[in-house]
Amino acid sequence: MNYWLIKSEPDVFSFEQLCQDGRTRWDGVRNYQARNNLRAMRAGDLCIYYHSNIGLAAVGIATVLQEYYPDPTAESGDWSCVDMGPVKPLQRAVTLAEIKSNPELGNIGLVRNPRLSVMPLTFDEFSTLLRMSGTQL
DNA sequence: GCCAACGTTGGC
DNA sequence: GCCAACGTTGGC
Repeated sequence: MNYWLIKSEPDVFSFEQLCQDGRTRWDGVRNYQARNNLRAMRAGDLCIYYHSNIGLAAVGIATVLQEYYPDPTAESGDWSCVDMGPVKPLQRAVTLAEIKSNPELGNIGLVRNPRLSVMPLTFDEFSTLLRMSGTQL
């Protein structure tokens, strides 16, 4: 089991939308590091869903339904996508400010490289985020 | 292979 | 809307 943090702008595709749809293709990633992270995802892996630009907070938990396959939205290049499904919303959103102020989360990509859209979390980091949100799986 | 220029992302 | 940080591109 691996843990991840995925980012989305909520006015493009929000966690609420994912809950409504039940499943979505996580496509459009055009960054090699993020792509490689997508390819390392395994079915059943858990993802913290973070809202960038608007909200600036972790809001939910998603899971990998389908491991990587070629991204049909890519007109050229070697890109991949996965299918995601909702698990549950966080009991309480964890803001970027809270994340940044927690030393246990000082090493996550969100803090170290704010522009990476798909990044791994350690189990400890994942657990810390769940605890801060008051959420149990 | 280096580096300047440019485009994109995302927080503020 | 601005700007800093990062990644990519392309000329040399």
